[in-house]
Amino acid sequence: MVKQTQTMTTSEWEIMRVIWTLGEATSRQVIRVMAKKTDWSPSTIKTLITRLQAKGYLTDNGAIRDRLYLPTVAEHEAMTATLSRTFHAMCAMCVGQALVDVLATTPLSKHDITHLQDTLQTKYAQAPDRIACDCMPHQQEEIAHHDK
Amino acid sequence: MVKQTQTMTTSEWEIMRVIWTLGEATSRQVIRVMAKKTDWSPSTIKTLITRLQAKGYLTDNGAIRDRLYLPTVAEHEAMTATLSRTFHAMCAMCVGQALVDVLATTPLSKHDITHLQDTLQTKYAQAPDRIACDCMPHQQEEIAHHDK
DNA sequence: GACTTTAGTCTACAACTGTAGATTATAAAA
DNA sequence: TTTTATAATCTACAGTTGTAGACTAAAGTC
Repeated sequence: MVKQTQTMTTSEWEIMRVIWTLGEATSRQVIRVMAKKTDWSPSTIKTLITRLQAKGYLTDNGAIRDRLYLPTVAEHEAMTATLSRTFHAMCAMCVGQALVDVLATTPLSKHDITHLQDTLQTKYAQAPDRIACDCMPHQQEEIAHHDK
Repeated sequence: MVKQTQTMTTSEWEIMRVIWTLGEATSRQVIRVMAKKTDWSPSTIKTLITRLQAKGYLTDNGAIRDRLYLPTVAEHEAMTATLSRTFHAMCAMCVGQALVDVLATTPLSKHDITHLQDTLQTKYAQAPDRIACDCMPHQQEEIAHHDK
């Protein structure tokens, strides 16, 4: 089983969120924080930290004990990477509509909304009238999809 | 290892895209289509179909042979469900900015953009000035995140 | 009816994930 | 210095996923 690009699992992602927020953290700190949200054992958290290091998402300050773990990727980078992958895996033709639905229930600040509006407005001029379905190799099959 | 909600894996998702597009399909059809995009063996595709059935994402018309497989969930439902899960796993405070970045490179039609704009405009009135970071249990920790 | 094709089912297996106990080593306390 | 607490490492194990060969059973062909 040849695994392509390493990705963070959902559990690993939760650990990263804590470390991203703190900037750097010891395993003890992560364990302390996670204890409030989950019932994971300290061992589980240490395992996840080790795996995150193996995957290259964390480094450490080299201390033998009370070691500090640091992210090698910014949270923001990781988020856009994940979202891009997610969108790319989906039917290009349907992404827009799905986004409409999801945005409706996603909490966004006025600031976020303004930025999104700016982005959309900028895109509008160059935007095509329709995006082709890319679910199947052939172009004409996209029509079938459309007719669904 | 107690698995929560069943989810589609990326490989399974690719199979579903074909079947969603065709509306219903025999394994042979799926194999034929996938042969153009991947080098998966017919066996692999049959395994994936079986797993999708086990997970409840596909049913079939009961035929002994040349059986037709049908989605039990609309593509659109599956997409919004996946996107919701993805967003919920991420820092609520950062989602807006990440979306700005990703939308910039996501192909959208004029129609999509208009709809998104409508949605955003509707949200604006009730939108808060800021979304709190939900990476850690305590409220004050969100400040640390903000200061990053 | 024997033969060929191929759809569907079974079995397989390694890597990845979720989850965590056992062991080792280091620093702090007594 | 012996003891104690606990980081860090090792080992473990079942369920999931990627990937596919082997086997069984229909359906069509000669």
